[in-house]
Amino acid sequence: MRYKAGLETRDRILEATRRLIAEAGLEGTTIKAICDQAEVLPGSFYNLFDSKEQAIVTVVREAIEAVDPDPEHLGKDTLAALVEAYIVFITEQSDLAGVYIAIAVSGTRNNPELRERFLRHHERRVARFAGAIEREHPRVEADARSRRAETLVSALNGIALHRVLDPSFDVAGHSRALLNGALIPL
Amino acid sequence: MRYKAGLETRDRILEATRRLIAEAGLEGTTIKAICDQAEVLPGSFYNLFDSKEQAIVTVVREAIEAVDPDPEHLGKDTLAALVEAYIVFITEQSDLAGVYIAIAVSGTRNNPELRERFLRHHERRVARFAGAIEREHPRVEADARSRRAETLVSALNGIALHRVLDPSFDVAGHSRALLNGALIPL
DNA sequence: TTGATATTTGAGTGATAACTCTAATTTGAA
DNA sequence: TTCAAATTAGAGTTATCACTCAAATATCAA
Repeated sequence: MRYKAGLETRDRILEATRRLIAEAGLEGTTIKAICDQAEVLPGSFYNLFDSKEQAIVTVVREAIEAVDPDPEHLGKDTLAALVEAYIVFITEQSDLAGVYIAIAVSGTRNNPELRERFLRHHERRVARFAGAIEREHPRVEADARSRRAETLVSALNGIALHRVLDPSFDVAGHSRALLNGALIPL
Repeated sequence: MRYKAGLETRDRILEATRRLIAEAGLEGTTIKAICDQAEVLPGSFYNLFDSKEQAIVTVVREAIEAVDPDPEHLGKDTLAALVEAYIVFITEQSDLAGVYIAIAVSGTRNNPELRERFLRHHERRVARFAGAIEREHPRVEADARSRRAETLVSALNGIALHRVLDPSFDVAGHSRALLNGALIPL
């Protein structure tokens, strides 16, 4: 992969893989489907990737990184900014968001490496949320911060999950609602 | 399927299907895997089911029904009771819960019938939650009730989703936290 | 322009998917 | 006990899966 043509082919393959996982799930992501979508023959695919797995892992890594953007800002986020970043991710990078959810559910079951990667990511993510809570509410105990962060991150993922089923689902509204206490006892 | 033997075989097949979808996802749920698990040969499987699809849909229907138990109690639930019922479902019927989440994400993408079924179920479920809110807080507007119910149901699904990844996840605690306002601005 | 190497072509491999079929066996109502 | 029908056995079919390979072609540094 030292010529321009190879890089372009690689990009087309990854784009196709992204789209396919998001739209058809891991089940529907076959070599044939990827190659058709990318307008590439199997030989070219295997010239650039060792296996289907490798292409999938590459895309999954992208997705995981995209969920937590702006890493140099770590340690300075507000909770609201983290939720807004998540809303942007879900609504504006919907292919990667689809990959993220597909992997969270089905991808980690038969693939220990993917599972580990995802769980590590989740922990980092919860810690980042907990950090924001700490900065905004320093008097809350560390335990409570973590638990609250964990509840929030899981709940946000639930909202993303529902968008997979119903693309018209108001991700932004429901996400902000969570943050703004829409679930407080009335 | 008029002899006892046939009924027992059918049960074993459905149990195997349930376990497989929950543990290995739809991808891992092959005829061979089902037959091995159920100790049945393909000929027997196809004597009792028209297709693999049929066995899966049967199990999915079970799962969807199990999420909303006690239907004759509809119209009398409290929000807390609905959340507790959901906690019981996730923690005590974990195979069906696994089926539920697997289908919510991957099952509905290539199967319009399953998708419709799931979305109808989701609507009923949101309406049931909204009904409970109405009874407990009659002065909240209908719109707000629905939105709140929708946020809550999605958030609860997010918690269930995370349990698929991490079986030690405290589903009960986080679910109750949602209900009790753990996410209110501090 | 040359030529070593990257890339593409596309038929082909073995494994496994869902599913079928016929013959053998088991069941239980009469 | 009999026997028609239900069930099981298990090899076989067709399609598709991930992946390979040798030959043809395109690329770009020198």
